[in-house]
Amino acid sequence: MPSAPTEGRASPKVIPPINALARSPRPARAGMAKGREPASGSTQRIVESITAAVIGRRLMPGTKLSEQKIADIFKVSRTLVRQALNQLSRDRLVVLEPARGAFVASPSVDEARQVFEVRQILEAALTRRLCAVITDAQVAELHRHLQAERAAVSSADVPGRTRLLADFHVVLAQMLGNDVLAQLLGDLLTRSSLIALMYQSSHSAEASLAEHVAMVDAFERRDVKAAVRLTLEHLAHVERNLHLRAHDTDLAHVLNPQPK
Amino acid sequence: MPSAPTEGRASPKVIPPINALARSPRPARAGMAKGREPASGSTQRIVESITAAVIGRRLMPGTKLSEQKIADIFKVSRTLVRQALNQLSRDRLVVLEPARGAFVASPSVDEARQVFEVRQILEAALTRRLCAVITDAQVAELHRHLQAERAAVSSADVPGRTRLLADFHVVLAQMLGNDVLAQLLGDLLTRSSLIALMYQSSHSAEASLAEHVAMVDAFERRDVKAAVRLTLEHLAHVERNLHLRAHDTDLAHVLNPQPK
DNA sequence: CAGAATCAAAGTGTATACACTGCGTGATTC
DNA sequence: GAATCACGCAGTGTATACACTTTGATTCTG
Repeated sequence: MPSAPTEGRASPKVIPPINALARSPRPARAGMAKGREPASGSTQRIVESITAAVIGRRLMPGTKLSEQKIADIFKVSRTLVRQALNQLSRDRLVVLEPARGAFVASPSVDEARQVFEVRQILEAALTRRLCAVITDAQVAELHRHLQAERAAVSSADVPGRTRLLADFHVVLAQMLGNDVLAQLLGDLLTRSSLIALMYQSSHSAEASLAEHVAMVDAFERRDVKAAVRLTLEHLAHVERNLHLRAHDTDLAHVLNPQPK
Repeated sequence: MPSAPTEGRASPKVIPPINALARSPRPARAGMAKGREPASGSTQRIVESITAAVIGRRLMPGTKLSEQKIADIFKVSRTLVRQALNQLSRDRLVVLEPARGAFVASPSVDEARQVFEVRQILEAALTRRLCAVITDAQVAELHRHLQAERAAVSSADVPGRTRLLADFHVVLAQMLGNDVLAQLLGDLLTRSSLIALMYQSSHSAEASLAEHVAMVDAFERRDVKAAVRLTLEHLAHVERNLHLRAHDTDLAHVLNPQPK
């Protein structure tokens, strides 16, 4: 198997020590892990490719994901593609319609609101707890992450900066040392990315970056109240800048363009 | 049948036969009415059976889940079994070791603590928010749920009462109208059940029920502070009554005391 | 006799084949 | 001529077949 373990993810520019997402494919047993992960590595590759394509706006919501086509593209059988689609459906990035096929998910307005509500809950608590235990070294790491974000925001690499801006939140979770929380938040952030592109978020990357900077500042001062407030404000800003209106899925509205 | 009567192999530990889950307590009933997901119903049936078997203590952590045996039991091919095992692995109820097979998960002490920490975060916020919007009808529904819990606690139906006691928390989430939160909490509760049985929870069902009653009381009085306090105390009690120490059946962690 | 290499059995990982369902197209009937 | 039914195509759902990895036992060697 010539499957490259380094994965052909295109990140030609800054490659910070930040991990991609809080998604370890395998906890890795003791010892024997030595750059070898042929098992389900192909499936994982497909999952990550489709995920990247979705949040990179190359696959729009509603797009049909034909098993055979994907299988041909990745040069594998439908078996692995089905595994990948099942996994993606579990992550709510894809919806599986019985006997009809897989489609890129189209999160409803309600779902969007719910995702952000849960993020508010989790991230407020995360900020509160992290502020009490964060070390100077971790603050320094956050500064490095902000530096990477600045570089990404300057560039025109939209998918890259989206991912990096989202990673900021996952990094916070990982600093708390709670992998369960980090995983949960990672999933929610992926869904948030899909929601953001679907509802044409107008929240600029610069604004997000500025708010991240303010948050790190609060962390550095160990100002719990300010950190929590900034966290909630940041999420509120992001959500408010979504155009949370009934989307094209409202058939009556689309087919009846004339106002009542 | 000529191949391996299962007893012939080395069985170092007490491993209950997989046949225990041959009969599922609930053979595919709900869900059909809505006509929502008749497809992959077989896979879902397997998932639910194994889930019920795990939290029902018929399948202990570390038990190997052989694909072919499960396939024979459910009279399906390995394909569907693999789908089910994949799904269960995403729910962290089973772990998939590459080229070795699937095993019932053995949550570590750290993972247990993390799960409970996230539950504290989510459920405290849930209680706080629900207290502000709960209706009298919903309070009445909670009372009905408590009644069902009382009946279950009285009976000797351990799996049933475990499920019902956990359902209490999911019902709260559903009352908030946030399906995303409800789903997340549901997953965490399933993991909590596995953790509870693995670490020999000594928290009696009666105590949980009593604490649920107190919580509903606070909800009825719309006493936010008391409700949140009771929620956190409830979770703390449950966690404190776990025997969170390295388990004997745990993997080489005992033999490899050095972390990392 | 102990230890290491080898081989066979069992089981997982992937691919392929087959069956069935939904959907579009075209022919038949009223 | 329009509606309905029949048929065929495309694609998913499931089963089976095959290859490779792991593992336990046997045998060969020091």
